[in-house]
Amino acid sequence: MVHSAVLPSPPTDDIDVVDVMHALADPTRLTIVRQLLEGGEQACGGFDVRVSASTLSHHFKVLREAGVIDQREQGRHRMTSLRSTDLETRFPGLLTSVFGVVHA
Amino acid sequence: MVHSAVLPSPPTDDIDVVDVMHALADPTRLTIVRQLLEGGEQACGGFDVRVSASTLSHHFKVLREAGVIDQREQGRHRMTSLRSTDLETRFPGLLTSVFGVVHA
DNA sequence: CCTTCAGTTCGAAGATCATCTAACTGTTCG
DNA sequence: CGAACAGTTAGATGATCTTCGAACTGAAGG
Repeated sequence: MVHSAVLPSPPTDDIDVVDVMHALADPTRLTIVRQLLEGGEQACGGFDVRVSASTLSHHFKVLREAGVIDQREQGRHRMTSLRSTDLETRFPGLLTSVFGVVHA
Repeated sequence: MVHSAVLPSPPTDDIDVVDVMHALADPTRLTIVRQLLEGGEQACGGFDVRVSASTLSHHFKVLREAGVIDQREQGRHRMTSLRSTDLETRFPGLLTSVFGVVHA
């Protein structure tokens, strides 16, 4: 059975501004998002952050439940990507203003 | 003595993204900023929020120290204003994307 | 099959946070 | 002066957050 189970993340219209602000109010999570902006989809191990695996997993959950990232299973890896388009729809220009880069 | 003591708030270039995100990651503070965007400078008592005066004071401190608002003493009142221009300089488009309004 | 690997879940510890009441400071006005 | 007013500060409380190590799950590979 090929299950491409998408982990729970809110639909675009339900992305809440408080949740997004909270998700971005942490240096580690900000680093994660910045690396996703620069490098695109990555596996958990591909991030250059100095926290334990369990802490990193916690941060992914916060970002995912806020609607900032998406995660999909792929074999032994869990691929993480930024919901750039959805964020651009819900809060146009947010990524650009916060990270100083143009949304890809 | 006419003291127009400006309460401590960081210079524009030192406004930190984590502090700003954290400042905006609270419903009450978000309401405060929204009301400042709509109504301009206001005294503390002019805000329509359902928290005690001391809690409101706490939220102003968080917003001020993050660089989101400015406060100046005027007689018996403390006037609060949004640092729209500084925020626009530091994070262009942020207010617009978060609040869905054009920066005045 | 059994080991390794990628990542999560489960407590737990310590820090930070939002909120309140009570007491305080400083200003205005009668 | 003395009372009323605007807002802050202090201290406490309960909730939430970040972090970790240890144990777990599920997939890949020898």
